[in-house]
Amino acid sequence: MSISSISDRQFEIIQAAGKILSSSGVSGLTIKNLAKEMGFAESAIYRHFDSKETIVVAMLIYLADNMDERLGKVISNRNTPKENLDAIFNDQFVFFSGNPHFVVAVFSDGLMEASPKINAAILRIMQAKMKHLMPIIMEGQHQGYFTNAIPTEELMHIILGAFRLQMFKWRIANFQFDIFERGKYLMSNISTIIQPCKN
Amino acid sequence: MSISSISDRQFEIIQAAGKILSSSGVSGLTIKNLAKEMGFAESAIYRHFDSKETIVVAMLIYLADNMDERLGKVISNRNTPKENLDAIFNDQFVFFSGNPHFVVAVFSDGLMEASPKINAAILRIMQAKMKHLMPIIMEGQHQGYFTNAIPTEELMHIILGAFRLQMFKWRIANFQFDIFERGKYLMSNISTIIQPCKN
DNA sequence: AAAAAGATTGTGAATGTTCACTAACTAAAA
DNA sequence: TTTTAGTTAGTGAACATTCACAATCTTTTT
Repeated sequence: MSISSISDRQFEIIQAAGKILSSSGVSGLTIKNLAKEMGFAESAIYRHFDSKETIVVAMLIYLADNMDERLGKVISNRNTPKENLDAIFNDQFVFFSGNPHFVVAVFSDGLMEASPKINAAILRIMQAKMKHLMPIIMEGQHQGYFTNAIPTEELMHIILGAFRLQMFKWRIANFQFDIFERGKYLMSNISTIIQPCKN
Repeated sequence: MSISSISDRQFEIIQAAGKILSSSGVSGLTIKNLAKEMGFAESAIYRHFDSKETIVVAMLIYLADNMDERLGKVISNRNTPKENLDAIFNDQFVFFSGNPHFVVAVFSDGLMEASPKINAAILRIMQAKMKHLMPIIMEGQHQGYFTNAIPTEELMHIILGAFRLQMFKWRIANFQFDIFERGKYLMSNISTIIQPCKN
């Protein structure tokens, strides 16, 4: 379930898999390419993983654990909900900025189709993010920082949708623009729009 | 470029391709499955299309033309921007409700990886939609129906992001809920949130 | 109107390529 | 000496695509 049980070589392999994902997409992620990237013969990969599926799942579990941990650290109840929301997305943009391959992994349905286990792993990542996001938005609504005009889930849907679309645009632009700067700008606009009206 | 040059059989084939896409995803769309769906031998497919790629491209061009036409009809300058925005999304939800396979085609990066031509075709669909959306949002901002607190592009980004995420959720739920009802609800919440504050 | 010629649209078998994965072997480390 | 981590050389299955051929429909010629 967690990362603890992963060897150094296994970690190298899932990183190589990530590198391939970001450069060649899901269809480029083959055992052959993975072995080439590692400087191995293909069969050597199977010394470390039972199947291609377990490689992808290991990668996604690593991401989920990592994200969960980072988001937990970044949120503080000394901050206002607004600051926490900013912190979450700042963290996300910094992370994906340094690990663009995970964008392909998470926001790719090519992977999701591959197997039910992979599907489940991707959904868990989404849920991990929502787990952290939800209470902050709710708190922000209660304290009057965010609008109460629509339900919490809907506010989250709109925020997440804007985030995902931004990631999509970054990906089809081949990661060519600065997602961190663009992300800051997006967040400022989202902040503006979810502000309650002062009547 | 346009649909005019498509034969009846070609139309049947792209419809069969769509059916397969919605039931089995991008990875299920093989010539073998396509031939089975048509009641053909595999080779017969090649009487009507040069390659698998041209089938997908034909399908996307059909969708782009169709969407462009429908959106053009649905928008009227007798309506308020709010009504037009509603009309656009109403139309989209009705259409995708009756043609769920196009959701897979358009919102799938599995397809986008396949070839530059397919990639370009999908981007054209997105641009067609934005072409209709942009002036309405802009008009709404000028007339004070939508908030001026953030730029038009950003408002569009947020609206499109929410729409796309809704489609994604519908797809991973295997089209099991009523996207039309859910879409109406989403639109009412978006309307609420893009309203300008009355100070 | 009948026959010949040609085009259209299908079939079945086969092509070469790529894929994930496996078996048997080998060298070095523990 | 046994375990570990790599190699070479395969496997069968799936894939898009092609080819020689046949039946049917359409057009042209007689």
